[in-house]
Amino acid sequence: MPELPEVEILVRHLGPLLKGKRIRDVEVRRAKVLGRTSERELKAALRGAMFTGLTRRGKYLLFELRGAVGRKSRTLVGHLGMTGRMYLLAKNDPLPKHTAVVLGLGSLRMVYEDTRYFGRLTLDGEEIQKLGPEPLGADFTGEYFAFALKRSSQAIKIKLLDQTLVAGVGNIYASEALFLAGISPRLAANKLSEAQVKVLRRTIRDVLKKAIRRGSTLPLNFAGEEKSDGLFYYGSESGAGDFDHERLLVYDRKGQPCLRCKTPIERLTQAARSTFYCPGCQRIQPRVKSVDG
DNA sequence: CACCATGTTCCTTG
DNA sequence: CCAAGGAACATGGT
Repeated sequence: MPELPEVEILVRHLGPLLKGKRIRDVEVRRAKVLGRTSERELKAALRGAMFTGLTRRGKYLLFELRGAVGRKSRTLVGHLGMTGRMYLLAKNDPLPKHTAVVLGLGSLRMVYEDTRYFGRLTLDGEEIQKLGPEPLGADFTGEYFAFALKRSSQAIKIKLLDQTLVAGVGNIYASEALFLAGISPRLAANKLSEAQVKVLRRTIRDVLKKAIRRGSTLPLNFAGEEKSDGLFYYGSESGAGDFDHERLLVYDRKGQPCLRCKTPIERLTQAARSTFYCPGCQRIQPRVKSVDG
């Protein structure tokens, strides 16, 4: 369930539900997800603590806790990896197969499940320090973006996945933003024109905002029984018609006609990840004026 | 069996 | 030191 918009929606949903709840038990079923934090350390920090807030930084969840005894506050850091999910279940509901951690909250339990166990639930905030600016925040300025891109000859698609450059863009929205900007994913970061940098900054923000808006209106399932909750960039009760602006425009659409120019969407591999793009709309070299004959 | 998957880190090679 | 490429992590879907 990753990428910034999904995490943001989860924060908005889960935050109010957790606020004021006290952690009574901590069960660790897969210690790997604790990262550098030991199971003992986690339990000592969480038992008796109360949730006071939930925020997001990039793709990370920041659970704010106040210790049982006094004012000592702590931050529990979560990351969903590729397949992580977090939600509340009733105390006696069965736990899913790949449950990594369970926090007992009295009549409820907060479940962190993660099929592939790539995610994290930890007290170690080291990774947060390395993150670049929030793409929807005030620090992600055109000047910053231009400066950061100027220093690298890496393909722009790969740079967009660099969380130290900007925090929260993932493989899906990187492809989408580049398509909307009409920029080739292979273009070297330092070869983008000033105009392209501006457009790309805007399409990154637009695509993330739109996904958050969409996630806010979808009937997402946070309870866990079904599996229709995580990937809210898919599926839709779109309704209206001809052009579905809510859907993904290029991601996972290899071979299908570009919604703008009908050229078949292509897939390429960059940094061992799939990139989807339209070879008609996203060229490195500007289109040559066609001379008939 | 093959290949693919929303993420990130680590290792090797140049 | 840097960049690029690949493997690794672990499980499931097609």
